[in-house]
Amino acid sequence: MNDQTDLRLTPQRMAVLAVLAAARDHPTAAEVHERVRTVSPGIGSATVYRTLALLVSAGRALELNLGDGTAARYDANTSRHDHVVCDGCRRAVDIDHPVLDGMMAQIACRSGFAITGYDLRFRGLCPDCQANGSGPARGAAGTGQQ
Amino acid sequence: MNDQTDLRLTPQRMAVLAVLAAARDHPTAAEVHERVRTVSPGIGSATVYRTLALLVSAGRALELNLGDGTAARYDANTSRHDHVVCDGCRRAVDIDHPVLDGMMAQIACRSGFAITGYDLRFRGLCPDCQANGSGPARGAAGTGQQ
DNA sequence: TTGTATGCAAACATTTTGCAGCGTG
DNA sequence: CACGCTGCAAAATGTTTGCATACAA
Repeated sequence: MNDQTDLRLTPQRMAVLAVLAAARDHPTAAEVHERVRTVSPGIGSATVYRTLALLVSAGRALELNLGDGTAARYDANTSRHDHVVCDGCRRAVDIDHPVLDGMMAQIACRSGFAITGYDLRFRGLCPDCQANGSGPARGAAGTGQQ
Repeated sequence: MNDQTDLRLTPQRMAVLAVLAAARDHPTAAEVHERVRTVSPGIGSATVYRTLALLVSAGRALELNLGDGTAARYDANTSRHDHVVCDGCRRAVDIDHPVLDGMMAQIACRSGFAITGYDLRFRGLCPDCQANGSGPARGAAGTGQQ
């Protein structure tokens, strides 16, 4: 719950942070674990989960759900941005943000909520999957609203 | 995978659909099960899950993830709309949609994706939680991006 | 030494699957 | 009779927790 607080950087935590910073995809906790293991072979999954939660609450990482009900993913890009998720290969690409701030005020006014932020995710087919003509993989149809 | 197809309406399925239609909140599968049980006492959770998946793929319900990594929620309002989620009580309120369609074209152009849709979720505090001064409950801080 | 971090394994929660039985066309 | 739907229980996932040990200040 501390924010931007300095946290103790143990070897394991540094390794997790490094993996996250080096990743240009959006790895799940299990993938982070797998990658960290190559550097810090003995690390346990609980440590990875604990560390990821720590990084998230320290504002050093973002946790994302890609819409399918599967594992949470992590993103070292902590600046405000949104994602496009491919229905074919489940790949997520960062997009630099469109301006919804005016809309936030509008929604706040109409709903009575004090709006603090929003999460926006686009769905579609990436260029590769368009080329391969691969339809949505797995039970992706109809699923995935928010 | 069938869309808008007529599906066989067994008593259990009707019960699930009725519960969903009557709910003005966004119940989890477990909550749906609980409510359906009052009408159809012997129903098993597997049937509820199977039925919900069926309704979703038939376009008669929407599956939503509220951003916390917890259970999926279901919404009988199948028209395009978005949500505001309260960081305090986790309640989700429907909002009739803002127009992002122009933005979809823009994103499609810049990303190369064939955009088919988007999910938008606002975060904030509902009027009740603002009044109660209740801060975000549970580990909601920092979590919840998409 | 005192507190925190780690690793392991077990616990948990949610969802899916296997399978036998039932009901209906 | 054939087939799909149901209920139960077990499996599969993804994540968290308890606890003893290992570190570090």
